[in-house]
Amino acid sequence: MLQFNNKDKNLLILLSEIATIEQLARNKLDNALPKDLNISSFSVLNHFSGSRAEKTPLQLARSFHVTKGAMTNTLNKLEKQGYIHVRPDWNDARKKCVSISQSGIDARNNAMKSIKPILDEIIQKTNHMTKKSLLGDLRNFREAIENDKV
Amino acid sequence: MLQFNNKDKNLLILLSEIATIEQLARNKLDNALPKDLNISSFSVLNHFSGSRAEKTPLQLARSFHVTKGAMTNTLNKLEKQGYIHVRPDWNDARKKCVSISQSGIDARNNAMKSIKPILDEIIQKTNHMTKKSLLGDLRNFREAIENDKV
DNA sequence: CAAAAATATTTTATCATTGAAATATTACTT
DNA sequence: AAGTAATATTTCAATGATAAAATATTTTTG
Repeated sequence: MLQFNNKDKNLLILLSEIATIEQLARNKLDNALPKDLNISSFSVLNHFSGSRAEKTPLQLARSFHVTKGAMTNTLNKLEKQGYIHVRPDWNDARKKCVSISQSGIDARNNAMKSIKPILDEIIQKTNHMTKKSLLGDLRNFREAIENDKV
Repeated sequence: MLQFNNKDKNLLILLSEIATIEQLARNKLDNALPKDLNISSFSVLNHFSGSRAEKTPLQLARSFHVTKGAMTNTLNKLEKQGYIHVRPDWNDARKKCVSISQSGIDARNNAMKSIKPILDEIIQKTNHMTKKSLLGDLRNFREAIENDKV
């Protein structure tokens, strides 16, 4: 058992802490969201709330670090619900262009309203923490993981 | 759009950062682990590496914030593989007692060996970060989420 | 002490994800 | 220009998780 040092063990602990938080947060949000919108769908809609610029399915899959098949699935549902517009890319028939619709914006805002109590509760309970440095650290950490092609 | 403040938005960003890291780390580790051991199974084995004390399935489910059904599933696989011992609780026939076996310990150590390169690479790439404060912050954050019964 | 409530585990149906293969289109190479 | 490689999307089978119901046992209650 001496082939593993404390750094390895601590990193595993850190990763498991992250996994736990992810699971807790996912369950909380999933339960609070309107039932026609799961986290994946909501995340895509929310992604478009900053900039409504069109994105291809592949770009979206990469943004969310999800497989292309998973994104196809999510986008199909969102399109059936009328929450996004999907059109061919006239310059490249392999591609599609995805954008949010007005009812998608409404659905996103409505979803935000339904999860707001949860967000506010977390904010209140973590008031003493410097969430700004936490976010910065997590971003650095994520970049360290995602930039290597092992 | 004025019903949401910056704190809400920043919290969502933070949660999505956590979800991204979780997904990246899970995929990396899953691919590196021996193919008879997924992350869930490995986590359970690893859990017993600190203390070999017996735990009930429910205790394990709660530790990992996973449903009881999911834990039943994981434990069934581990038992078939011979990596854990499962016995009835003689004082309460509803319960079972789970512990790790010697071959479970071996499997865990072997798994650790196979993911060590990934762990070390992450450690090296995040050398500049104070992972100690990150872990502390994440623990606080997790406790804030898990202690409320919304 | 019997009935009801609580607890522990398993089972079942459903769902979202993955990896890999299939399909279609475009870019590169010679 | 033809053939090959690269790119974008979809499909498919397998997997692992969830919520809720089913089963069995123990504890509480009236």
